[in-house]
Amino acid sequence: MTGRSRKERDDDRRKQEIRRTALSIFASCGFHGTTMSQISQTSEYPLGTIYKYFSSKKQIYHDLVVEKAMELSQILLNISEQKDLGPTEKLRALLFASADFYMANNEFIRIYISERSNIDAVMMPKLNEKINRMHTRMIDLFQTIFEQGREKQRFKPYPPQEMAVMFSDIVHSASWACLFRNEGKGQLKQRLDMVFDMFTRGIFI
Amino acid sequence: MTGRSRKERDDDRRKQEIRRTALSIFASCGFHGTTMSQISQTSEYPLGTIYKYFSSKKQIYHDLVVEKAMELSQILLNISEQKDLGPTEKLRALLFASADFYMANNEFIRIYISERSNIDAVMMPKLNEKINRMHTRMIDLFQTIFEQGREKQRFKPYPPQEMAVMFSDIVHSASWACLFRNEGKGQLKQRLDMVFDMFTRGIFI
Amino acid sequence: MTGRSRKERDDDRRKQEIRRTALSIFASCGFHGTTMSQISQTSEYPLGTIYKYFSSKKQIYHDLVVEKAMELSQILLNISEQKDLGPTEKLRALLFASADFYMANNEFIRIYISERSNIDAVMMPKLNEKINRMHTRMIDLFQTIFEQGREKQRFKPYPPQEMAVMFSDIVHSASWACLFRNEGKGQLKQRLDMVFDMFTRGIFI
Amino acid sequence: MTGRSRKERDDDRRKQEIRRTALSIFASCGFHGTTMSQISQTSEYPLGTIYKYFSSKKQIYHDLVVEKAMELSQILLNISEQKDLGPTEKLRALLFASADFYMANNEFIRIYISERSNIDAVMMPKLNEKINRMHTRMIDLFQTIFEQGREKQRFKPYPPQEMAVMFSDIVHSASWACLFRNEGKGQLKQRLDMVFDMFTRGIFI
DNA sequence: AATGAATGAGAGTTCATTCAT
DNA sequence: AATGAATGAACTCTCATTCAT
Repeated sequence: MTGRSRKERDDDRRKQEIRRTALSIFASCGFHGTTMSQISQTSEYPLGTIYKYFSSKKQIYHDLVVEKAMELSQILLNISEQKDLGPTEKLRALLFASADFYMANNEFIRIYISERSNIDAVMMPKLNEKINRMHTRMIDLFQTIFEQGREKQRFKPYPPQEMAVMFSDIVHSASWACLFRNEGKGQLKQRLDMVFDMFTRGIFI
Repeated sequence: MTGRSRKERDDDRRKQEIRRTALSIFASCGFHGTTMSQISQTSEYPLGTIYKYFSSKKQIYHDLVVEKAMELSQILLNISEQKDLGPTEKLRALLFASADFYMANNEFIRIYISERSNIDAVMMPKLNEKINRMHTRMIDLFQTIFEQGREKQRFKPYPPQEMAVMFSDIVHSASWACLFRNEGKGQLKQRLDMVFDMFTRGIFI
Repeated sequence: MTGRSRKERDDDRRKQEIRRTALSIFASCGFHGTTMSQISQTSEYPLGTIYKYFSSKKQIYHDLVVEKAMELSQILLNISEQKDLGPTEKLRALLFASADFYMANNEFIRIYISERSNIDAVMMPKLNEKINRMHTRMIDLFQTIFEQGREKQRFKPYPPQEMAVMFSDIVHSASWACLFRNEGKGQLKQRLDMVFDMFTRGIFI
Repeated sequence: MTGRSRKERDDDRRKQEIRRTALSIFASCGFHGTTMSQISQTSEYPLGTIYKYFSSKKQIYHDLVVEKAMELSQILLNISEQKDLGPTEKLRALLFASADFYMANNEFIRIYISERSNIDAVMMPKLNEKINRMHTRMIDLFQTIFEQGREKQRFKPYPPQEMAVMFSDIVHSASWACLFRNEGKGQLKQRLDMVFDMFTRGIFI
């Protein structure tokens, strides 16, 4: 029992395919450097078909960014809700999961970073607001874990929010570094372990 | 005798003024949301004059980003060359100087972050390459300091480059956070002290 | 024996239904503001079916305008052929019948007026020609009556064609005025009586 | 002393030229059948120049219709304010002036009639409203004259507004008939005299 | 030399019509 | 035979750049 008709599945597959193509072009050319015609040609879907699934170029971009961001959010939320992990293990898991996600969606991270700079906020205010809200939620999630760690006397008494913000950017930083150097799986694990260690233990002797 | 004619000095002043105006518009509207006509009207320089100093819109953007990045580079380089500072003091000074610079050039940081995502690499390959090269140089500079710290047994034996990358992103992170919250001078200092502490001492008890 | 199969009757009914729906949409949105998809959805006939009956959007419009114009023509022709009416009675009957028709087909009159302006002559030359021909026939019909009236010494010796043209426009004028003011049946009769009086007796004392 | 710079005069001349070209194309192809590219090619002004003077295709159309309608309004208003004319003379003058105007602006009348059918009211609500308002004002103007005629016992006691509406449509009718038949000046005068006579004295003996 | 009006290529989007199912 | 998803030509409008003045 599929629960959905063939048509619905086809539509989803097509939408997904268009989004994927668009993501890849947006990531390398930017929003403005990408033309609908490019997306049409590369995806091999005619313009009219693309406009059947998305009401505008902005809409594709919006959809695509929000979809990926939601996916990542969900992954991180799941980890943070695991009862059997202590704060430290959770943080480590969050770092690894984020990096994995970015590696698997390497095109998305460029867009995400670009969006986080708020530079097109005027042009796509809704998307910008959404991205900022999601980022805030992610920070809140981290913050909760840092609060738990403090209560359990595992973390130093820095303000949990500051730790959360810093952690969030370190996650980005590490993932970006991995991406940029085109490193393999093994190196990734090693690097992330080290980064986590640096962050938690500091660099002073 | 200045070594430059009045004309040359005038030209430089004008170029500078145009760049400043452009920066401010680029920062709030993005590269594509900014029109040459806007720059002309806001700067009160006629279009023809702007095209006398810059060969294209991209050129202004390029110039402007490179100029600011150079300025920051120079500041950081100066600090790193101060003989009377130990590695820890240097790092602290670099963090404070960077944050100061970003606060003073708050419009630039959005563009810089956006550029660092490589998202317009196809559109402005030269700029992108330049930015990446400058970033690498900055990392190298940090790396040297971390190497000194390690030699002096001040820092743990993490690979200096990893520390440099992480430090660089923490600098951005902290500056961005300050900007985003619109904090005052006093709060800035406090936050940076704490961030530096977190980075150097880690969050584990 | 009907002379037509069930299929033929079905086809006619469907065509009629589509035309009716289309008329209503064309009248409120104009030819260009109306989409085939709108007609399909409102009429609840699939696009393919509509294209089975009509070769194009223009064709529907053409058909529809011609059909209504023919209907009106027929009504006016019937009146003009009634042997028991004198010229004056005929004119009065024509005025009332026209107004009734326009009231009953209020959507059509907008289109008819618009077509009479010849403004889409380039776009739909055949329709335009047809409408003009039908209008000419109507004028001829009126003209005959005015000729009869002149022969019987009822009307002043103005050129019958001029009277016909004027009468035709007065008919439109009166109908349009009724429509525009959204008047009821009673007011309609009253107004038409007065208009007829004005036309026949003039406004001078 | 011209009161205006050469630039201003040039701008006006150009705007006027574009309007003229547009009017001619709109009149033969209708609003939707006309493309900006056509206007550009026919007027020999590049697209960009046209968009310098008019913000959109709708705007050209709007401008053009309103300009001409205002012109006509003004002419009719001037006549109606002439102190030395009695009501009858005024009506006659109005008829002749309108016909003259329509003959001189034969392209405009098609558009005007088309607009009066309200068929694109949804698409250009502002224009439609404006046209209706101007028409109402014109009717009011006529009405005042009919009221004067009644007071002076020159006209029969029909409701002045009804006379005004009828007169207005007769003016159109006569002008249109002249245009349609491509008649010369002499024939025009003759026809208008007769039409005026028919309207004022009626056709009954 | 300085100006800013003029230019037109190229963008996003729509919808009449077709034709595979 | 009946359907309505798929198609892409053609539309309006923008703005970086040029070049006559």
